[in-house]
Amino acid sequence: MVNSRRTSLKVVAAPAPVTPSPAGATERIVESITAAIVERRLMPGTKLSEQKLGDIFQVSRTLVRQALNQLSRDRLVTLEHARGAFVAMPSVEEARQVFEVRAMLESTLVRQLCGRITDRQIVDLRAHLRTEGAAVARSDVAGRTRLLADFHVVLARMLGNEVLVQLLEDLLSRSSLIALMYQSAQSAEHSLQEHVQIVDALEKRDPRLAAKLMAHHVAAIEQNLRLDPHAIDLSAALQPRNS
Amino acid sequence: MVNSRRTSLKVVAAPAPVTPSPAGATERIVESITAAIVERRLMPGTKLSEQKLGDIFQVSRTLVRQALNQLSRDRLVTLEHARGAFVAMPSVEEARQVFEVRAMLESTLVRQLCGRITDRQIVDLRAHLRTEGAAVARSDVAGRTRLLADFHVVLARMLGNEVLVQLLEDLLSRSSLIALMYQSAQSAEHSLQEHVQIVDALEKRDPRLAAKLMAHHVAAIEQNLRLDPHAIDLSAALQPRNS
DNA sequence: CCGCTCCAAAGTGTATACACTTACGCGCAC
DNA sequence: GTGCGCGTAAGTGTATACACTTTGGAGCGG
Repeated sequence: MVNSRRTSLKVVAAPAPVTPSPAGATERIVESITAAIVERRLMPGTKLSEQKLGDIFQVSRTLVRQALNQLSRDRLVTLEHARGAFVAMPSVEEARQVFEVRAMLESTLVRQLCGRITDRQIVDLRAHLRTEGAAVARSDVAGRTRLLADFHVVLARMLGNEVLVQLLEDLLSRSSLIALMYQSAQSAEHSLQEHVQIVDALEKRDPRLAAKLMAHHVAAIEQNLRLDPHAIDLSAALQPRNS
Repeated sequence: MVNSRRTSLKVVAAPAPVTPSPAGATERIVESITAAIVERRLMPGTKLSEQKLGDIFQVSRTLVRQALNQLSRDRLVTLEHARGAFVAMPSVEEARQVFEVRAMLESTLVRQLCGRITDRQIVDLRAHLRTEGAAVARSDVAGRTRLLADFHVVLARMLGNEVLVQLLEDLLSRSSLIALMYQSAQSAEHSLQEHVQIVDALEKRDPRLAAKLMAHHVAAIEQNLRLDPHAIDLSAALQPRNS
């Protein structure tokens, strides 16, 4: 940050655009796999072979391993010693906990946001809701999944807290994976309606109502999953390991 | 390793205790460095040379790099491209955000805990407070720092939510680093008193009071730091990069 | 026919080698 | 004497090599 270089002139640093590709090679792999999981192109339990990924991304196993390590910390993949990396299969208990934390964080988030939100931000939220509605209307599954999750990130970003944003992004990625595993009737329209109600509460600057609605919204998402004890093993058993 | 090729017995899986060392080699390095940072044996801005760490831990750069990558995701170290890894120097803004998230999470935490906490857990908390008090009394700086942070983790664990526990552990590590950078008069006794008050509120099962006390407690920790704009550059400038 | 044992292929875990970037010091011009 | 430029050393970024674990199947015995 503090560029206290003592070169009086002579701009040494080449104006590299933004370290084009060699620097972000690992990050590119992480984002590709993350997107693939969130967009349901990779099923839970799928084995992620280092060599195959290396061939796909045209890099060596070294970078693939770095990427898998990062994904492991995001809890999107599970590393089994000397056996390999697999797309994670969150347990029912983990799913419950993720949504509990989300409810804690996000209800407080909107409560605090009521005191700081600007009219301009309300307008932006309305615009976002319209985008969500469009994706839902045209049955764009991948798009609406992303946008419905984005809504929550947008709220966090409006608090101006990057730490919170990144925390929430992690939780939302995990939520996507959980939804993928235990999904039943994912009523996107219902989620959208609740988003509208939340924005309404924000516009009215009603902290209690906004927090309550958000808590219910997160709970509703969780309730829509098939987290019944017997359904678990079934779902898990039907996703052994296909590559 | 022992080549137990011709095992006449049926012992299929060797009952290795807990994968003694080869498996957790990277993790061991991560925890060592984390402990070193939290215990103030590594100052912010210190360069972490891969070769030096490799020599110290008797492993190759490969494992050191894995460890540094993990630490980077925990925001405890900063990776600068082609320049190396350094103990992170959280900005004032980041510090503010970390404490804001902590306040959000932890006040809700104790509020919810009031409804579920058992008498036995109250007893355990009292015991923890006594341990904290002992460390404070004998001026055990490293010990009291760890125990004062542990208190918050213990509360999270009582909710039975591992996801929350790990989230909070990350935030507390970052808080330790922040405290190390911007520390002024670290009044451990004051923190201890507030911990006692929080446990009192929990014992009374008063959600509002507990949440309020926790919010104030986290705010108090933040207030005790020197986060004044002018002090920053001074503090940062005085920690250039020493190895 | 079913089971166990053992071996080979595949894949991961770690170390090492090589390419490239950065940083520092020496020399040279002014 | 001061400041710029270049060469060399140090260190990171990536790829490759090697050792060990796991796993599937062939062969053998019951």
